[in-house]
Amino acid sequence: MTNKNDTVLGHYTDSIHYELEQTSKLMKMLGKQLFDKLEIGITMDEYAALDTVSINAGICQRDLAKLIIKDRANTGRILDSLEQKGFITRFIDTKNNRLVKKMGITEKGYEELNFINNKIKSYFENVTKRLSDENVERVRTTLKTFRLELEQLVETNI
Amino acid sequence: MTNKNDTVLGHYTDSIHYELEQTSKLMKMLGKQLFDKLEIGITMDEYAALDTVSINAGICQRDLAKLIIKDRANTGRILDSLEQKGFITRFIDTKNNRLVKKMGITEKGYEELNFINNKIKSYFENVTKRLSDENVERVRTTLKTFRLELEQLVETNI
DNA sequence: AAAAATATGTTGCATTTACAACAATATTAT
DNA sequence: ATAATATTGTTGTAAATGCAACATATTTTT
Repeated sequence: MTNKNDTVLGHYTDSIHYELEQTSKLMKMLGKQLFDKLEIGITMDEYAALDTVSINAGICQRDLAKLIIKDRANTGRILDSLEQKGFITRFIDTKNNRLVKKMGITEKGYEELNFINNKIKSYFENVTKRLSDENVERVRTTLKTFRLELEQLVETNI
Repeated sequence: MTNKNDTVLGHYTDSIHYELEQTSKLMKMLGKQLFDKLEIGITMDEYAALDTVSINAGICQRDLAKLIIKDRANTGRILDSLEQKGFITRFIDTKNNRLVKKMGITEKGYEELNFINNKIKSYFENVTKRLSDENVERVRTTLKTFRLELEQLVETNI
């Protein structure tokens, strides 16, 4: 059974959209399974936030939300959890004359981050071992261009 | 403030994992906003399932679930919705001597699919216009290799 | 100066998603 | 033959996510 659009338009499973969504979904699953198996005490989202804070000392919540592309509500919740575990500290400050909540990673947070990085390193290397470094890097940079284009088009509302 | 891992390990926002996740997230947002704006009566997930069924006539639910990487429960719910709208038909059949629910797209389903494809085509072309066709294709094929690798490592449980 | 708009963060709720348990049937093992 | 295991799909529930409304403070407009 066919119809004329089979030739005119590509199909979902052949699109870059499909590959992106499925690959990202699998990557997320793998991460979760890894964190469970290695009994890492924080979630992937918390890890991503912690790592991002570690290289953006003094960042405010909204700017962090933009970096990890989560809404302000959930970014706040992730930070609550990280703060409660003692991995970050938050403090009130100003940015452009406005009160904001800034944050920084704690010594304990660094230790946790290093601990996790050492644990997961070999596992994640295994994931890309069939791809050449050049391929990984090329995909990453092309995706980045793609992402920046998308950021222009999408109303993120963060 | 630095620590020794800054040089030893890459950071989340520099990783291919990050680019994948964020790009895919933005792509999903854009799709949703587009479907809302164009007043398309089904969700992106339903569209993806419908398109996939259209080129896999007689596929059973679990196999479809594997293609769209959703669990059986939610795949069933998506199909309930598509069936209720008259875009697919479902029928009991056997696969390896086991009773399965197979499905096919209806004439109405084809019309809807063509209608949607025509509506969204120009919008999605706009998304990748800054990237060369070769780049898009290269990323797609590399992602596919990557995805197939991930499928070996991840326990999908579908 | 008053009003409207903007920026930031939080709270509450509705929707989505993930996951485990179940039902029904078929295959394999004991 | 009986029991254990596997396949497929559905149901129910807990967790995650998204989104709108709110609170507070500041800037811009009228």
